[in-house]
Amino acid sequence: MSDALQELPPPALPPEIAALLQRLHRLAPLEEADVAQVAALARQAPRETGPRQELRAEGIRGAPLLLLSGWACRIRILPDGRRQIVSFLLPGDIIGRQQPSLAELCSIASLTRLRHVDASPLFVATPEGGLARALHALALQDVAQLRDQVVRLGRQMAHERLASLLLEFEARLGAAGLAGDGRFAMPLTQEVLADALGLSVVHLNRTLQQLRREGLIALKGRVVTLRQTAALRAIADWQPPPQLPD
Amino acid sequence: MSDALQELPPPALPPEIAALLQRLHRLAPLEEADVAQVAALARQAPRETGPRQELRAEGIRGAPLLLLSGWACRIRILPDGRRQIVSFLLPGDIIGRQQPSLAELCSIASLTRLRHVDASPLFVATPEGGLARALHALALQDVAQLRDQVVRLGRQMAHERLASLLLEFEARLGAAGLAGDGRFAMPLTQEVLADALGLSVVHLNRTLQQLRREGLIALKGRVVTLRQTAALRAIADWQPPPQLPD
DNA sequence: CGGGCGGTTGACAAGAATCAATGTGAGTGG
DNA sequence: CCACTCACATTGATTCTTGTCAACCGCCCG
Repeated sequence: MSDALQELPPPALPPEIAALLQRLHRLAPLEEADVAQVAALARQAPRETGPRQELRAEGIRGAPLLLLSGWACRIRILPDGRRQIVSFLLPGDIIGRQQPSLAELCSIASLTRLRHVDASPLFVATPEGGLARALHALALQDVAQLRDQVVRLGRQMAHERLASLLLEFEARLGAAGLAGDGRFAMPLTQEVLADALGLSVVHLNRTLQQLRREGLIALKGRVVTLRQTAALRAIADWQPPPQLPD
Repeated sequence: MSDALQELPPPALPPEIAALLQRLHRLAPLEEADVAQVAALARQAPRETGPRQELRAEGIRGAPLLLLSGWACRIRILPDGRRQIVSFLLPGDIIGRQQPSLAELCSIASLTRLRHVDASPLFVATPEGGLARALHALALQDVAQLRDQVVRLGRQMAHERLASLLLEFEARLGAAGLAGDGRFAMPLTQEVLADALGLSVVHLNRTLQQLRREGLIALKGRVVTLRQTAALRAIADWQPPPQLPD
């Protein structure tokens, strides 16, 4: 990949940046200047972080990052070792957009190897542009996902929680161009899933098997296939986040 | 209350607005123009809403409101009737600041009689002022509270959840000038508390009694007294949100 | 080959839900 | 003033979902 090619926004953009552009454009129409601002991220050499690293300790702020590949999470650990994964950070997501006001009890940890670039160029002084609106909509999606997580943990059974989370993964990865037709790679151990869903590993394992036995999902290696999306949605009372068409 | 007096921001401000000013000022220093902008809210005649009303149906947007008195909540109801209260809205909070992008599965409902004014004057075109920073910090607090809720529901026992929520109430009401010394009014039925904590009413009742029996809290009428704040904090792994001093 | 991690399984315990009944207190109408 | 009602709180008995403990398997990798 030569630098010369990447000077031109539309052609020869790395797929991750192109997917981000698509996604932002669907949230709020971007103008040319906005597109250029996003495309400029492609000029950065991606940085890498190994798996199981703490990206942000509790209450530490840093520059926002655009996650190009790999999965991360916000996690909180109780004094006796219980762990709760609060939210997942997937490729195409922006990490640490909103700096923790002062002390934030959650830390951010990588679950796999990550590739990321500095996202702060997106946030420089665009009071009312399409980009600002799109980034704001992105933040609202994050909050909506948090609310879904609350409902899952508060009032749903184990199999409903799992179905709901898998549907969320499929939708989010689909928006980033990493899932289609109900299939996606999920590089998580069952322990991580359990910590996200508020279940024990053992029970999560049995719940996974239940969904498989019922033909609702399939699981080969780390690839998930949602076999009956409609049934899963009914179980989880989940619906995809609305988007502008095309 | 004559209108003439309320023209002057600093003196004769209704206590609710004064408390909001205090709270915002602690989040980010306000300048005179900011103070005036907030104080202008006092010129509105408060509107009222009865208890158990739906303020915002799912996915409907409206003007942001400043809640002067009364309690409300964001709630999601599953098809089979299970209900989860996602977050509480307390006096001094701003409701519906971030309009739901399109469809929002949560609706907002009043739990008591409410008094509120239109808060949209706060959001007019202040790109980089102290008020904008303070309002942003307020939004971050909301998200932090959502994360706490996730941890409660995902990884804490019933008595830990309850302790955590009561501590949050005390802190938030304290910031609004409605709690001091661990005492505050909590106009909620046990059913509402149960729906917030992901518990059954029966179990919540027993959990309340457990905390009372252990001398950690007291409950007379609808007034809660936190008798051993330190112990409660240890149980709930809860700590107050950091603020600028004074 | 050994070791460890992740996944799977069974037996059992425990937290929490459900069902059902009773208590209590504030209104309300006769 | 007193039954009556209604909403809310409380209690006991029982069921069920989920957690815990422990063992075992399969597999990758040094």
